[in-house]
Amino acid sequence: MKIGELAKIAKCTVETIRYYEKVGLLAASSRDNINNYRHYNKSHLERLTFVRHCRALAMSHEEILVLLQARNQPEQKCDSINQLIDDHLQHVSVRIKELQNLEAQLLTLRQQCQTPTSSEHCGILQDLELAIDDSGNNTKLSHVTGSH
Amino acid sequence: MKIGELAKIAKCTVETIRYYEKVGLLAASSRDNINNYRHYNKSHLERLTFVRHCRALAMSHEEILVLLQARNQPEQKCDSINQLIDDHLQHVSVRIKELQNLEAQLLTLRQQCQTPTSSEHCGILQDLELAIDDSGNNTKLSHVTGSH
DNA sequence: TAAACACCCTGAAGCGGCTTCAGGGTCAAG
DNA sequence: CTTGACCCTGAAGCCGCTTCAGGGTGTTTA
Repeated sequence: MKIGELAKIAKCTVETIRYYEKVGLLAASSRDNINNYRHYNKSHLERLTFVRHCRALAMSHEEILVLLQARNQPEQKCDSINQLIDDHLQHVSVRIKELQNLEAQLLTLRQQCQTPTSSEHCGILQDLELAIDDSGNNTKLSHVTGSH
Repeated sequence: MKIGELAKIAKCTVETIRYYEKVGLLAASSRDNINNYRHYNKSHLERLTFVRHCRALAMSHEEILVLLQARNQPEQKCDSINQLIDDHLQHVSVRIKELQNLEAQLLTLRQQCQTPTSSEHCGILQDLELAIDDSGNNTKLSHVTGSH
């Protein structure tokens, strides 16, 4: 099948597929001799599905490469896979907690201005001027990212 | 004060300050005639604190610019500020829900392999091969991002 | 048969919010 | 006069794509 068809089945864009090939998440496909179009088969689809599935779980390319490698070495033990998923779960739950903190702070902030007034006296702006004392808590958000 | 001192007080790096100046979150400071070093005063510090505070709340530069503008027009009504915070809160809570979904899926996945075996029979890898049927739910993560 | 349109190709640049690097200049202390 | 802490600039790198510029191919329709 051609790239457009693969993209449709895998529910991603043609560009994403070409990108995955470039960065090695997908093996380079065979090419049509005449027009140089890429041609894919079932195993490409399976691998792409695997990758997309991992991405839907917010795994990084690095993490996915580890899983792909494990997939290619069926005789090995799968402890490392479990470890990877556990670590990833850890990332996600840390991120959730951070965002919940953020949400609480934002709610507090929002309550500083219940009755809209002039910016000059807006409690929100006033609050943002002052540093909240989270001394040492150098609020860096961790690495499970999102896209728009 | 010089940039290093400002960075220390504002708890960010020197590079971040220079970057903020470049993208317009911070006004360009005055410079020392002799050595071209940047020189900051209290109002720079206040503005930087404001910006860092907004960033700690995961606001985008675009959002922060809106707030900075409001800060500079004290006579205007602050409805737009409230709206911005409300919208931002909305982003954050959407993101939290997405991540909680993710967490649930990862937990389910993790349970496919309670007793480590060979990769060949690892339930996790097997599950990742199959597309979870979230038909149409084209799991894109929304835009409140995090860093490492 | 030609034009229109859908699909394919490549390489480079853009996104956000920084961080890092390369390659320098400045300044105070010993 | 050298060491080391600080300052400067501009460009590139990070991630996971998306978008753009500029073109070729292949099928359908007027």
